[in-house]
Amino acid sequence: MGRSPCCDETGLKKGPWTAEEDEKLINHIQKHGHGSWRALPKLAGLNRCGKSCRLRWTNYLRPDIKRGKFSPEEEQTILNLHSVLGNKWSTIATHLPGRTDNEIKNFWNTHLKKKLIQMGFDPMTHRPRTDIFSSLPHLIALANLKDLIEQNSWEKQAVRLQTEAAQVAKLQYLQYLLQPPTSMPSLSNNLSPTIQDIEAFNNFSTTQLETPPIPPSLLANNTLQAVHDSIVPFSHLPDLESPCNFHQTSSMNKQNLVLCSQGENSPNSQWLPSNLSPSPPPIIPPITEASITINVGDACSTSSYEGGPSSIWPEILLDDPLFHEIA
DNA sequence: AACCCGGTCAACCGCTGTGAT
DNA sequence: TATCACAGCGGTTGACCGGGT
Repeated sequence: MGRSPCCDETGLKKGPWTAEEDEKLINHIQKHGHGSWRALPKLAGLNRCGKSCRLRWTNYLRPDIKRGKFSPEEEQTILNLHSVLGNKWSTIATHLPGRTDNEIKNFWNTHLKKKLIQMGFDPMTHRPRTDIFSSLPHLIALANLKDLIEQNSWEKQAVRLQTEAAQVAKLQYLQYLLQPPTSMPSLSNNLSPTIQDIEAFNNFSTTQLETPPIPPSLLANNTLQAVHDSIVPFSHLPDLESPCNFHQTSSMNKQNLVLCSQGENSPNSQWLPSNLSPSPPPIIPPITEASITINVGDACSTSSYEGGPSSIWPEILLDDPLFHEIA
């Protein structure tokens, strides 16, 4: 049996506080401290419950409260802390002097959460949403791609697919930015995209086919492990010394896509949903062992290319822990 | 001018954790 | 150990406001 709420008592005022009530509360706390919140209203001459008084004081009247817009630094702090702590608003508030948990919670719900969702991130996990392809209208069109491929020319489809690939690459770029280090990260390691990242994302035109540059850290280690769960923009493949390795991209992790290439190092490579391909798509030139790749976490790739020996898959990929996790 | 709609945020509600008895 | 009182937390609500039609 729970206790009855303190505000159940009849006659106690609810709703917005008046200036007069604020003044009474401030005066009382400045003179006597808040003491027992339950006892405070009577002592202060307020017709409110203690809980309402405490909330009014801690969320609004406290002298050390900072009001006004959140700075980019505060915004970044909230993003970082939320990626680690989740909805622990009071804990997050302890890292933002002058900000209340209520204020941070409101800011999250009205700004940051929406921003992440619009970018295709799960606001709870801070990772790309696994249902991204059903949630983004422009990618819903992929569901009808098979019919379109049968009806239209390859050239038209190539344009469409490359556009989709550009969209995907954008998402992947941010996915890369989200990747935490394998060791337990410190908060300064940017568990979430930075404000600059978000701005860069927004500035990256959805129509251009060129993908963002590969981060130098990845270029320095062009192995599968190095690009694991990262972005390997297709347009950069020809520029790499060992492009084969980068064909083994795992960047479409868990999104049920198979990366197909028209030929080794081909800059005209395309993205295709694996569910369109019970066998290699007929409209695509024969896929060589060197150019085919299965994305880490792709749950259905094995059957997508039935008849294809699993040995064509890069050994390193099969050894990937994440692959085994899905398999 | 009137209405609608979405965003914002202060305030409330219900639950949990904790300390006292 | 069980119970109670209280503070605090997080989710939700609803009043208010500004922009659009």
